[in-house]
Amino acid sequence: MSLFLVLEGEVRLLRHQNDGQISVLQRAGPGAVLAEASVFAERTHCSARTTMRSRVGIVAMPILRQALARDPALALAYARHLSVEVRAARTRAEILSLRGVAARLDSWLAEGRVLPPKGKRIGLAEEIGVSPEALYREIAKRRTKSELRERAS
Amino acid sequence: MSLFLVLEGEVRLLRHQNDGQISVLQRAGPGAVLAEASVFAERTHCSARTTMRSRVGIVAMPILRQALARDPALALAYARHLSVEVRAARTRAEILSLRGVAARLDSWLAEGRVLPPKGKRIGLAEEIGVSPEALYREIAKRRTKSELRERAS
DNA sequence: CATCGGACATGATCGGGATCATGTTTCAAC
DNA sequence: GTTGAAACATGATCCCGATCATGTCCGATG
Repeated sequence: MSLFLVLEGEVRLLRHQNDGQISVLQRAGPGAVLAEASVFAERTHCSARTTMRSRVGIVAMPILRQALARDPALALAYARHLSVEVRAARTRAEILSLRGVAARLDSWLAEGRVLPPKGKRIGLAEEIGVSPEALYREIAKRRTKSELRERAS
Repeated sequence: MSLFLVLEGEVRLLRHQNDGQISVLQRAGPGAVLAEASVFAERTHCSARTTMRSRVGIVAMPILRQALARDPALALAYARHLSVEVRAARTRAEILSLRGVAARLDSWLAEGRVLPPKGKRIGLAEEIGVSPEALYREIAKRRTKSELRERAS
């Protein structure tokens, strides 16, 4: 049981359903922390997996727990970090509970985020829980719409 | 800006999209804490709303922040709480990213949870992001299946 | 440059679930 | 017991998005 710091690449936290299904609990990109939520857990049934060549830092849980108990400032900083993660996860759940690709994309963009460049859109499709094709179509729809608006000017 | 402790009833944390859409960020039942994720945020664009008669405790954010900075044990406990919330939110997002009512219900039940009694199923439908009708049908399907299994014995 | 793989793009088809409609059960309040 | 509201239940319809298929574009590699 360890904590992982993703330095380069991408690592995913996976859960193995007892029926064999695997699902993604967390995707951690560069600078992100993986499995923070497991620091206080005694047992976990999760595993991690890289999706590309990656560099990661590893911190053993017991050491981290000691450090948290000893260093109040660290504990506070850690709580702040978890706070951010809670918000992020809730926001994602909120988006996933919307119906329709358009609504999900809107909601995703409403976080002040920008449409990823070509090459990174499949990741977005996964994040908002739609098929890549559906996302491409929605983007194409918006492209033509904004072109129509331009023409009108 | 305050933290709410739900003693009775249910309170929901809502987000107001700038296009007028409202979505649920968190549903807090008895014993739960509402808006923990906002403790470290300077600004939030969320509001809370009760869905039934409720009793809630209120803690002003500045006071909580002071207490967290002063009391290391509290900070640690708070981190532990946030840890649980992160896991819960991620699990929900994971469920919502599954396709099909059956898969979502399976996944929800796989957490060691039990099908709620009649009267509480609409809440479950909301949580796993399906219409009540779809959930009723899925439950009915399983009922008939288990009846068939019984008859065979 | 040729090749090759992966993402982008778009058409065609199909199914699952949202939605509407209608009826039944349940339970609380009077 | 009666009434009324909300949840449970199930049928019918329809639409959106998953999926399959096909093709183009682009960047990396030899």
